[in-house]
Amino acid sequence: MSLITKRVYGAEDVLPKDSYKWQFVESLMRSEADTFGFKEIRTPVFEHTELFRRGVGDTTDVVQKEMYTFDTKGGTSLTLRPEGTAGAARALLEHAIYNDGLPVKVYYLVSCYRYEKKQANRYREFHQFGLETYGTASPAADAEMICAAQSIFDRLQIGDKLTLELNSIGCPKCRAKYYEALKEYFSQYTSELCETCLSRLERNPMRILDCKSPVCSKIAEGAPTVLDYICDDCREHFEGVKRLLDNAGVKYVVNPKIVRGLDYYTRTVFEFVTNSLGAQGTVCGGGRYDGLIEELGGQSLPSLGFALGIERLLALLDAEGVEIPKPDECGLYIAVMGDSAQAKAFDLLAQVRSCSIHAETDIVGRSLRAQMKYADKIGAKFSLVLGDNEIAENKAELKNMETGEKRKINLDSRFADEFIAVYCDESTTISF
RNA sequence: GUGGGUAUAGCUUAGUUGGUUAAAGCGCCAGUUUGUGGCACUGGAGACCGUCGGUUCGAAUCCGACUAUCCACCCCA
Repeated sequence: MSLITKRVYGAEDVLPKDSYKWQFVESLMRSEADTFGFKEIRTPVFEHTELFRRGVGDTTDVVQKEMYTFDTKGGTSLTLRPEGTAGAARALLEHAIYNDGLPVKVYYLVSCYRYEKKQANRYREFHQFGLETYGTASPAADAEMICAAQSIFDRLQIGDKLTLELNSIGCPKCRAKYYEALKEYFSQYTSELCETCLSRLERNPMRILDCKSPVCSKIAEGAPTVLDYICDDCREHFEGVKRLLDNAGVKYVVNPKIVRGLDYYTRTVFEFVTNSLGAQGTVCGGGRYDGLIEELGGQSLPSLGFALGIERLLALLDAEGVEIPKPDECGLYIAVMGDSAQAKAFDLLAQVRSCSIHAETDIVGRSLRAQMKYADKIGAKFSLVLGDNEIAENKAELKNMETGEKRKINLDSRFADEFIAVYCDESTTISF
């Protein structure tokens, strides 16, 4: 296949037959964010490269090898956003949104870009929905964040198909102590650990906990747990989050091995995971990042958020057999014979469409029979044949395509009213 | 970046030990006499058999390389 008819590696098209699924989950997530008091923020796809280096973290894989970075003609280094938080945080600082009153609660729905090998449910261009809360250190904010995510999954009927895994990785102070303990522990096994884990030993020993190699994970089983090392403040915070989730009836499992790959996380981290999506089981991930705003040059502003992968969410809905309601099919198809009929059809359609009903006529120039076949194919609920006779009489036969029943209908200004009366009476619409 | 699988029409596939114009189903388009869809029937469009090279009288079929794609490692949503 030639280059110009081939999409770029790792990018996906959303085809007309599927776009309603995206629209459905997008609008559901927006409305859920609204009910929790989050307002949308839209930021550019690209940012100064330095923002991500500082925000996401220089040592992360995302920054080190997955960014789409390029120079402008003026020589500025820009990067396509690999995630949504950094841009939102930048806008918060640039516009001093925190002066509008705390907390600041925003949501975003964006495309993100990471230069990775493509895999099932992992793409180079992917879409994230995320929530962010800035300016509160209270466990209540953590609980609200998690409840919002849970609520979205519940509304999509997959709330019980995902496992919420929860952990606290502490603040920088207690984490330093934990790192020391981990290094000490894993140093005993340097001859057995895999190559990548050996390199992780110095840089980020927590990652070893996450290694899928049987040898490493066996060794990791005996490793010290974060929760034994976090300080009293962090422990109290974590207990507070759990208490609130218990009260709210949100189920979770504490998994001390959850390690998030972005440097900005502190204290609470969580993931909603499934095992029905192959290797990429994390549908939603997030946590607290109390140091992020300060890292970007602002005042200290404790914050938190999560991001939800839309491709993965849709894949999960599909895997779990959740049916997304299809958009309304054609309500009325007008078959036409001749030029004056076509002109008349345009008038009638305008009346019906002004009532937000999907209505169509022939724009191909097909025979009557072919027009009827087409009406059937697109699932038209009613059809109408318009020819010289109908125009002369100013009346036509409205046909119910399901039952085949016909009834006379006026073609004057009463048309839309009469049609809608019949339409509402005879057609059934399914609601989710 | 490292492995493994796969590559025939828009989709799903058939193609016998290498042998003439590469099949089928679905889908698409048109038609089955004069103004009415679903069913059925008829016809049509649509494939340089992923690409390049090699073996051979002859390659969709055998060999090699490349490319694409899928899955996994890694990473993460």
